[in-house]
Amino acid sequence: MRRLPPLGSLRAFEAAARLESFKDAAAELGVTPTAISHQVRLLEEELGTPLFIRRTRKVVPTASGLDLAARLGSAFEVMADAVAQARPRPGRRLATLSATLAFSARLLVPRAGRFRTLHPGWDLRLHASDEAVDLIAGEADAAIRYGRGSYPGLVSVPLMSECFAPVCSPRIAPTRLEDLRRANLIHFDWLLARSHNKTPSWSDWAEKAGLAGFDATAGLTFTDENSAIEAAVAGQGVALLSLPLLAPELRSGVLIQPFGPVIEGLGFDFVFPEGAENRPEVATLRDWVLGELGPALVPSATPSAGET
Amino acid sequence: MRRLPPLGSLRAFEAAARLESFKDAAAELGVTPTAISHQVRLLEEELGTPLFIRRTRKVVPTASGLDLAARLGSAFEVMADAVAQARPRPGRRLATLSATLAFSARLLVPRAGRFRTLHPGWDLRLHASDEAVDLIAGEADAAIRYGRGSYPGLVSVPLMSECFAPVCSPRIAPTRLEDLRRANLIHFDWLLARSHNKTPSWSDWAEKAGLAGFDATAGLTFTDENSAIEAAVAGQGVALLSLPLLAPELRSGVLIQPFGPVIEGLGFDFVFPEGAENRPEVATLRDWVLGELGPALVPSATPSAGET
DNA sequence: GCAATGGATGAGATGAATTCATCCATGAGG
DNA sequence: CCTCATGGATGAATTCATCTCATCCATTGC
Repeated sequence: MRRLPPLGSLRAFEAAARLESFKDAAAELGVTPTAISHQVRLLEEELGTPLFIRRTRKVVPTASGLDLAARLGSAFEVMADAVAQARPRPGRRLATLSATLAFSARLLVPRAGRFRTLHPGWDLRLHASDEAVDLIAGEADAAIRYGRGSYPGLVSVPLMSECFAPVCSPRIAPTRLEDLRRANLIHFDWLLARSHNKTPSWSDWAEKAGLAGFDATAGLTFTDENSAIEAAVAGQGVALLSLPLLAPELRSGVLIQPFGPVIEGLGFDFVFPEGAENRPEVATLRDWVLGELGPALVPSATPSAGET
Repeated sequence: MRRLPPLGSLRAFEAAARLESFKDAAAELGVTPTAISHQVRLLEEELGTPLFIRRTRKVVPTASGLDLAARLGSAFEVMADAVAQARPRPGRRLATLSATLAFSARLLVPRAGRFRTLHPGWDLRLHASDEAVDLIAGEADAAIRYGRGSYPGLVSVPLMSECFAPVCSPRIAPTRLEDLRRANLIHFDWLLARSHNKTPSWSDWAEKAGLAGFDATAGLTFTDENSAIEAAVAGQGVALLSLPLLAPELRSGVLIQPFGPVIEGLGFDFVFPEGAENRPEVATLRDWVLGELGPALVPSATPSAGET
């Protein structure tokens, strides 16, 4: 548990240190200078160290005080921003969409600009987390889920199907299947991140590819999909990754899919609570997401080089 | 001025959201669950938006609540760290040294490890700021100042003299003085950062080098010395920079000094308040700084390549 | 169906934070 | 050199925000 001095004394101190004046700090906080003086003394006693050198007509922070004030200042800054964000802005509506970290970073963030033009007057909050939020409880208005497409209590609209294939930087591209035996493999620990859904591993893939005696264990392992992607782009090895999520990289050529086979995964669905179909938040998000990522709008899986 | 809800309600809310339970939050903060309930309600009214969906036996944050709680959580984290830092640790002593951003980053931080071995039991605080602190008031125990070496009320011990010369990445090294006419110049806006001391500019240098009709205005300008150094390392051009501060880069060869002349600057001094010579903080810092950076311990200015 | 759990609510108690009245030190102005 | 104005310190009094208490309610597990 966190041990903190009275918060009021921290705020009083921060203002006093920033303004180098109890009087001004008092004005800023709307109290009398006496209050600041008491609060600062309280904090100094609590911490057991002086925070100010008292000089006539002004007050100078000590080394510790200077440091503390700077850090507290940024903490209050963060708080003020957070609170301002949480406070509903009149005339603006907010829609919250939840998705996994990778999906959000890869497919939603790059399209967020379109949301603004599509729905002026609306603000978009992307809640990127690999833990599923409780849509029925209202933790978000809608979400993008990976799975079989049936979620109790939720309506799901299919978006795209997931598929996995080997990808790597063109700089290190193996040209034949056999080359893979000597390649560095990049593993993404799917299981951890996406709960119970089955994970396509390199051994699954080797089996499908008919590669006998393939050592599918060596290499780098990541628990964060974005890191695995970055490693692949950096030429650290060959990764077995989601093709839909890599559309931009495959299109620009920083990653290529040297050969098959492709493993079919489950699907991505746009989901929202039953009975919420007419809520404006849901309609707005649905509009945007289906318009941007609906079926056939994301390049499907076709090998970009090589045989088989 | 920052407008914030009562801080207590923010803390209560953050704990409740993190633990998804008013009861647990109450236990963490050492109050009754009722208190949390009241504080959260207060905050919700103040913000004008619900932060929790109340369900039986637990309480689930809304989308806004989730977001707010995460931000508040990190703000409290920062505060707790700051306070823990400010609280004097028994048996440990703290010495605070102030220096400019660039001096600190270039010459002090890399040598901070030695401080620990030299003075076990002491903690070092480096206060890096381009604004001079008030040593007499006690804002720091000692400082490193750039100037003529005489500071009223302070004792100064000369450390090294400053000098400036053209430096650049070996990849783009001009070999003759004349090449400089076509080179990209990197300017560092000394005046802004180091108060009233005179600034060695490219035109000062051109004059000393006897380059007539030299256009000393083109190029990149930085107000932060470290950025200027980074730009030079990145091969963005030729910079007129401090040689003592670039000792590591010059030694490793990522930067070279293609030719002279060298402009002599003022000096760096280790300074502390008069009468403080026997304070243990001052003695400790003096010991370290003079041992590491005393005269002749930093490579002096010698061209590393090329002619005059 | 009943007890246990966890939260909501309103009134009242408590004590932390603010103010008031006063004092002190310094520096500016005459 | 004296006086005044400024800004902070201090302790007692007071206010008001926060907490607790007593009670109630809804849900869930047995």
